[in-house]
Order: sequence, then C-alpha cells, then structure tokens
Amino acid sequence: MDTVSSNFIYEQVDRDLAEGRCENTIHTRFPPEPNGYLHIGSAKAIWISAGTAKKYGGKFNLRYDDTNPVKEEDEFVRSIEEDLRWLGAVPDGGIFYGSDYFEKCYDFAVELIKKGKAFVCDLSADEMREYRGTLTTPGKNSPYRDRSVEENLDLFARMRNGEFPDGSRTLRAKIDMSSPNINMRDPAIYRILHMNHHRQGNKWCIYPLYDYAHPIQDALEGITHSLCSIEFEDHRPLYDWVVRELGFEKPPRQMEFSRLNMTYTVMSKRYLRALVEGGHVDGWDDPRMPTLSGLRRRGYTPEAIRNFCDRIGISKTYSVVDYAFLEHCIREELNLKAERKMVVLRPIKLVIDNYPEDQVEYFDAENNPMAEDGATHKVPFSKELYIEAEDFMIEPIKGYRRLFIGNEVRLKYAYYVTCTGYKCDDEGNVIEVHADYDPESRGGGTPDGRKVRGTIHWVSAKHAVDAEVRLYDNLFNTPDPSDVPEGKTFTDNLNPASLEIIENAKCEPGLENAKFPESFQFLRAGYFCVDNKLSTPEKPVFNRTVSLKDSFAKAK
RNA sequence: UGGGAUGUCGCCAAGUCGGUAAGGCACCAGACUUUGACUCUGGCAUUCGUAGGUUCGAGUCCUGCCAUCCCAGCCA
Repeated sequence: MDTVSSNFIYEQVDRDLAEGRCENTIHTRFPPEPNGYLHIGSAKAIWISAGTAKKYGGKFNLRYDDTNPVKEEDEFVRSIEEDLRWLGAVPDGGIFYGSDYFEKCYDFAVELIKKGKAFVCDLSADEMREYRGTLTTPGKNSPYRDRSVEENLDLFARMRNGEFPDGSRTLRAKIDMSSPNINMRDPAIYRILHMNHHRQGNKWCIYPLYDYAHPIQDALEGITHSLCSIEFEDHRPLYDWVVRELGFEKPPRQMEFSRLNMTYTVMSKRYLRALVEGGHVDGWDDPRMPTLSGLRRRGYTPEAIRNFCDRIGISKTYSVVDYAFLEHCIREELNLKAERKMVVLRPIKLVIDNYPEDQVEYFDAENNPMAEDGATHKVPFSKELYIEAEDFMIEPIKGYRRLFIGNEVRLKYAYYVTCTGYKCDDEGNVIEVHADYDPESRGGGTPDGRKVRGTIHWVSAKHAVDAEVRLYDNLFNTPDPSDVPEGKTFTDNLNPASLEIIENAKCEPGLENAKFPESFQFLRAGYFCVDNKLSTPEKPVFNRTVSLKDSFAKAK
C-alpha cells in the first residue's frame, strides 16, 4: 500500500513544530454536523485529519458540530460514530459536542461585548442584508452598532432569557462593514431560536453561529490544526479574529483542502437526503449510495477506503476523481484477501453425456490463488452442472474461446469437455448444453499436454445452493449527476438499471444460508463478493467470473 | 464588477535554494495464465492555462492576460 507523500499540510505542521507553535504535539478534529450520514467525501476529510494526527503521534477528536437545532438528529449522531469507527479513525482525543460549549460560548460573548467587540443588533434579516452591501459595494454600519456596553449586556442577557421572539435580534461581532471580505462585515454570531435541541433540550433559545462557535470549540479542545474544506477559506480571517479577540494563547491554525468530487456520484448531503426521502433508494445505507454505510454494504472494506483517501492526495485544486479509482482500490485488496467460491449468476445446464450417471467426484479448488499457503476446499462434480449462459454460443463470434459445438474447454479444476450439442425452449432460448468429457483430463490437464483456450467455472447441479444476487451499477447515468438540464431535477439523472436482482444464481456448497442480500460485485474486473455471515470486511468471500461486457469486447 | 483561491498527460498528483517533468488510475502493446481475470514487462507530457520578461538555464522568479471555483444564511 502506498503511503502519503508530503503535502502542504504536513509542510505547515513541520514549520509550526519547528517554530514551537504547538508544543510538540499536534491535535486535529473532525467536526461533522449530525444532519446526515458520513460519505466517501467525509472519509477524505476524516482521513486527512486523523491521518495527520497519526503521522505526528498526536490526537484526533470527533466533535459533533450541533449548533443548529433545525437540522440535527440523534440518528445521525449514532451513525456518524459507527461509521467513523468502522473506517478505523479512532477518536483517541475524545468525542465532543459543540453544544456542550454553549455556556462557554455565552461567557466569551459577554467578554466580547465588554471589550466593545460585539453588539446586539435589532435589524431584521432583510434589513441586515441591505446594510451588508454587495460583493462590489461596501456595507454600512448598523444603527445599533454604537450601543453602550451596558445596554448590550442587558439586551444579550434578555435574549438568553427568552424575552424576544425568533429573529428579532442578533449579537454581532463588530469588525468592518467596508471589508472586501463579506464575512468580516459585522457577522452575526448569535441568533434567537426557540427550538428544542437534540441534546440540550430547551435549555437555550439563543444559538451561536458556526463562524463564532467553531474557533472557540477548536481552541477549547486544544486543537492545533483545524483542517477543513476549501469553501471556508474566506472565513479564516474571521476564525483568526475570534481566537485573537478572545485571547487564546497558541491559537489553532485553520487550513483548507479541496473537497472530494467523484464521477457519477452525488456528494452533497442535501441531495443524498432527497434520494432517501424521495424513496429513490432504500435508505442512507443503500449499497448504491456513496455513504460509508452504503459502501460497506456493497462490500467495500475500510482498508480500501483509507487507501483510496491516501492515494487521491491532498491539494487545493478543484478536482473530480474517477470512480474507477475507488473500484481499483477495493479490487486490489479483494484480489489479495478474498476467499474465492464458484457462483453461476445466469445458469444454464451443462450435461456431460459420457459421465457416469450417479458418480460424484470432489475436486480441490483454491481458496485464494494469491495466498502463499495454497489452501484449498473440496467442490463436488457430477454429470449435470450449471454454467454461465454467456459461456456458450450457438454461433460463436470471432475469437470466442468458450463453448460452441465442437470446441473443447476446461471446466476449472475438473475436466476438459467438448461441446456436442444444445437444446432450446419454445422461444429459442438455450436451456441445456451437451458435452463429452475426457476422463484423461482429470484435474484440468491432459497426458498429451494439449492446450485448451477457454476455462470456465461451474457448479454441480444437484449440489448447488440457490441464491439471490443483487448487482449494482452507478446510481446516476451522468458523470455529474447535479448537472441538470433546464426544467429537470437531479433525480432525472438516475440510472434505472442501477439495481439488478438475480433470483436464481447457483452457488457451490458451503454457501448454504447465504442470502446474498447485498452482494458486492465488480463484474467488470470479474469479481463479486457475497455479503453474508461467511463474508466479513476482514474476510470477504467472493467469486471470480468474467463479464459479458469485457469478454466480448476483448473478443472483437 | 469587489475579495479569496486554483490552473502540471483523459483523471488524481509529486515537483526542494531556478538546472533541464515522480508516482497512481485509465488506456495501448507483449509475456504468462486451470477463466479473456489476476500477475509481469514495455509504451504513454520536448512540455507545465496563456503572452511576454529576467537568466547560461524557469513548471519553479517578474509582469500582463485568460479560464475555473468559492463568498452577499440570523446554515455548516
């Protein structure tokens, strides 16, 4: 596995360490708002922060950024911790809640008021917008900007006491209404909201805003490097203003990196939520979702996701990572670790006419050809087998190496067979293929050393275990699902073929009780894995097969 | 139009004090092969958004221009 090469974050940390800015220990955090499930984009952010802490032997915190009671729910709090642990990002610095700092935030706000750095403003939301100015024109001071400290203190206390209705007043930082950076134009730092908070209940009716609360939370936890995505770059001056005005020694340093975008993938929580609530998917953990719980159900391992995060790198460039890269990461790992089983997805019968009626033989099948131990398991073989429908063609296309009349192929681990005929149903579908086997080729080789061009997998019909297999494709059929034509919504980009349920797949014995509820497949590379009790993230079970798409494409 | 940021191969992404373009994905070719997969080998940027300038020498420094992204929530 690759290791992370240097990046601008590490370089900055090195400098900070050299200059003694953070007492030789670094501390990072991941601050999700509990308003949705973690997704692959979150994984990048998590791994950057957790990985940085790890690299420097520091600590990593999980902090629920729950300062907005409108959008937050306990279900998300639970799922976030579960997914974080599954990913392997241990919050060894602790688990915190932004809302637990409300009292401190309040005290700090009082301090700012006393310093003349904050004031209670009576402007309505609309008025405040007008006063703020625009991107190109400066704003103007609020008429309430010069209230006395005493009045501000009194008003702010009464805000907390619930004396005023929602939206009637705010507490604002007193900075500079003519700043070219709009975030510095006396930003609101507290709002009035009479609403039940998922954790604090009805204790508060004023809530601190992100720009104010976040730097305080970081500072209080001793965070040395606050790593966030690029859209917060413009907020950094405000972040620095807060920690400076509040007099924190060794203040945390905010650094930004570009967020993850992937082809065929919607990453915005707003859209993901719409998919769930609109019933387009089964839930946040639907295997087609880019959520960590969805990827987990699909068969992704935490190692593969971490490796992916390491390999995509960290930069500030806007980028869209090809989904194929994520797939590469999981294939690479499964190829090394996963146990192989033979499974026939779209079965047709193969009858070996010259094989004894009631004979059963057992062949050794490799558990994992990549493993050094060479371990095997027994697979039963008999006169009637199931093979993939795609492994037989009435009229073989040019270059086709598998079964067609007169052609000899190898049944993996078993015998050479030569196709002699086939039967169709009334509609002309091939339902049965006939062949003769060469008893001399037992084990898949012959004394005369003749070669065969094709090798196919199979399952003994009378020993076969039935299974339902689900095949997943991209949820969206456009590289950028949020790039929607006029008059359409992003759900119009949904790929109707994103889920295919195969009810009668045939598996080798040993997969009894397998339900294949969420199989993971990489048919393109020839793999799918079974998600059942035999298959765990640590030891996934999977089959190798070859897809129609690839084999035919190659044959042309 | 103001501010902030970014532009190195189809996609990510390294590029130290300026010294003559890492690596991965994808793709192509060949070898190997009890699955056409896997594995292995080889090929894939005379060029770094663009135009100039400084220099013996520039992706790296300077100037102009172009493109893309973010910001006008009492969301995060």
